[in-house]
Amino acid sequence: MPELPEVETVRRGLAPVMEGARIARALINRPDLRWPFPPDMSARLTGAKVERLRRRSKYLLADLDRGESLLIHLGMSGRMLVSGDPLGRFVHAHPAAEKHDHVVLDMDNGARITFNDPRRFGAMDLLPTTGAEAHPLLAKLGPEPLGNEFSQSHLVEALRGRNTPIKSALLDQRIVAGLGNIYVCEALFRAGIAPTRKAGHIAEARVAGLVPIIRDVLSEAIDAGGSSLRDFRQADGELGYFQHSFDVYGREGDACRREGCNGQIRRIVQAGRSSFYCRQCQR
DNA sequence: CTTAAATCCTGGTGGC
DNA sequence: TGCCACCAGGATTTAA
Repeated sequence: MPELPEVETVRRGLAPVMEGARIARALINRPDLRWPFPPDMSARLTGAKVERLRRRSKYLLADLDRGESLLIHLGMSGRMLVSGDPLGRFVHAHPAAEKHDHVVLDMDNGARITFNDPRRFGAMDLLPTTGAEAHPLLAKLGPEPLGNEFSQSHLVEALRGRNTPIKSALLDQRIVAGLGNIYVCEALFRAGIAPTRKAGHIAEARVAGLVPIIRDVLSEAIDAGGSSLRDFRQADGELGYFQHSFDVYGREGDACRREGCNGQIRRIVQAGRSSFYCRQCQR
């Protein structure tokens, strides 16, 4: 499921074919995803030039030359497929339309971008480019984990006094934006912190240590091209491979990978989500 | 205020 | 072979 690294991978795949190109045709196949599309979305997109494709947390923002930006969220099963790209890097001819192809953007450079999302937890909206950060979906987001605002002091202060498990706190997008279930599990493993530990009861030095670990986990995943668990695919339609290097996620019952540890990975459920961890290594 | 639980959705899986 | 229960989970909404 697309977390920050996967969304960044999609952005990097889409940017070369979208930036500087105009949307020649916008096909909207249904009235909504998770929420209704904005009024006249097709008309507001048609003819617009994409100046820049940005990312904020797990959201993509395509800045148009009309003062509006297209916000895109992949939800948990959303995919962006590119075909017919004039740069010749992606898949060649346009494939036949598939079930759950909800939005199709034909660019004036010949590229076609298809948004496919079986579970429809994704979203699209149009918002003013100026002040985009005030959009309801963006306004309460915490700092970017790979940016300077995500500091050790920020995390320590954000978790102080919190009675919720550290696992849930790191999934809270107001504390840090972009982490999902996979990378929270992986970061806690590397930090040696049990997911059940109350966020406000962890020694400050250990909390501070989470900051560079979170950065490393996300950076490595981006470098690996994002993961491709289940139905997620990279923007170019190829499956990724980062899932092979998870230490704990999805490894219930398997041996802990830490050298010298003979523990096995456990799965517990917190707030309705699976947490994977090693009881020997994480306290 | 904080925290927990319910909600949305479809495809895949396992049990019988 | 089919039917059904269950699970995956990001972000919001509702409840406590």
